Parts: sequence; structure tokens; C-alpha cells
Amino acid sequence: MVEHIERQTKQKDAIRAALADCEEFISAQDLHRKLEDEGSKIGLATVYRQLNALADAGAADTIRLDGQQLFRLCGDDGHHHHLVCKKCGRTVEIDPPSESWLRKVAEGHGFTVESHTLEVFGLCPECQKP
Amino acid sequence: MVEHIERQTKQKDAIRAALADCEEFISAQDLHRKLEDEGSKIGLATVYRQLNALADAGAADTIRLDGQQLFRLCGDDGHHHHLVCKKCGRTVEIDPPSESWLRKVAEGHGFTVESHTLEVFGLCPECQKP
DNA sequence: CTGGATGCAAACGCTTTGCAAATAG
DNA sequence: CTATTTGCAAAGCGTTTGCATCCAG
Repeated sequence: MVEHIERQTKQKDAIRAALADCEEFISAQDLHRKLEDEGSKIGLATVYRQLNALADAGAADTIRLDGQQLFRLCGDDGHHHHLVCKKCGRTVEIDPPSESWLRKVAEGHGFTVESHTLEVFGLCPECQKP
Repeated sequence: MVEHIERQTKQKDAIRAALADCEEFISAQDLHRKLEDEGSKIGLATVYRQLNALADAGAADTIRLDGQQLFRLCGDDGHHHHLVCKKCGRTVEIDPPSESWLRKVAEGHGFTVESHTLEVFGLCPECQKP
């Protein structure tokens, strides 16, 4: 099998940089718009491709919200979950649940644990204000 | 404001019944196919509308898996989560995580908790066999 | 009768893909 | 030079919507 050598392109850099700039999860479309606003003329398809590549490579985290896929650069390598504000979309990283609890429950049903997702939705402090 | 009076139709009944028949989560398209197979000629749009209505009314639970929305009739009113087999798709209901833990974490960030989803992916006993 | 419900097909929004042109190594 | 990457536009997918028709109340 032939190895696929990753090529370094300005588009990839721009996308990665723009993603790194984001503190929160961002959709491919929003990232594309952000790049356009910054002057980078990058095709939407390229943004999707690069984002998926990053996610596949484990360099980016993704969550699904409301039918869209949101991406964020993976800072740490560990598992983490999110508290998502239903109103403004702000997300806060939360600590992993007790992994042992998970494993215990899964194995109680004879399942192995490969991955899991946990998302908590609510209102952030700002959006709770009247 | 005028009240919307729910009308009783055979389509609604059929959809609700078919959904009740399902033990696992099912997509709108699959449910539509199932209904067709049973001889009910119901429009796909109606299935979507009814399913969304059930979900809005809180009578059905929905999860998003792989870009699709899956529905299931809410048997119990409590919260529950799933262990999903990556290979065969089998799902097992699991007990809720310590709700208090969730709330504690969320409130630690000033968030309220409105809802949450937890999905655990792995291999079921069958699919672990070589 | 009357207004909610249905069915159809067209519209939608997000994402992916085919393909020719551009370009990194 | 050659294979990867890009950009564009078209296709794909699940879902929603407009509208004429249907039918429960």
C-alpha cells in the first residue's frame, strides 16, 4: 500500500489557524465565512475536507448540534465533554464522568466500551439573566 | 389565541403504533418503510410531521446518530441513555448517570441543566465473538 | 361546512463528490 | 514531473414546506 504523504498548503494552515483561533466549537460554514472575512479565499469544500481530515486524525473534536457538525481543535488528548448553552451556544468543557462507572455499566451488559459522548444542555449564566 | 385541536387520524394511529412496535430507536425513513411494508400508504412527510409532533409533545425521545434523527416512544418518563453496538446497531438502555453529579458540574459553571445526552459506543456480546 | 391533516413534489441546508486545474515536493 | 490538493459546481442526503386536496368533528 502506498503511503499518502500529507502536503503542506496555505489553505490547510489557514484553516487550522482559524480553527485554533476559535475558543468554541464552530461549524464548517462559519469557519469558511470567518476565513473569507479574513481575506482568505478558500473553497467551502476544502474547509469541509480539511475539517474532516483533522477530525479523522483525531486532531479535532466534533459534536453534532442541531443537525450541524461543529468542530474544535483538540487541545488535550484526553476525553472531555461539554456543557452547551441552548441559547447562545457557548460551551464549557467539563470533566469526564467517572470512566469506571461507564465501564462497569457497559460490561454489566457484556458490552465493550470504545467511545462515548456526553452533552449537557442548559442555559449559561449570561442567558439566565432576564 | 386559538387552540389547535388535535385530530384523530388513521395515519397518526398507524405511525404511533408502528413506533410503539419498535423497541429501539428508529429513523423517520425506516419507520416510513416499515409502514409501507405493513401496507399502510402514508406519506413520508406525514411521518416526519407526526414524529416531530410526538417529540415536541414529549411523547417521543429522539437522539441524533450519524446525522440522522432517531425516534423512540417514551415509555417511562425518566431519563435514560444507551449503549450502542458499533457493529450491529443494537442498543441497550442503561441507567442514568448520577444526576447529582451532572447538576453539580453544571452549576459549578453557573449553567442550568435542561437536558443531556449520553451515548456509549462499543461492541455487544454477539459482535465481540470472533 | 371548516379548519386541521395529508400527500406530493419542490425547496432546503448541510455535506460530499467528480473532475479539471493548480501546486507542493 | 507526478500525485496530492484545490475550487467549483453538481449531486446527495435527510428533512421541511407550500399548496391543493381530503376528511374528522
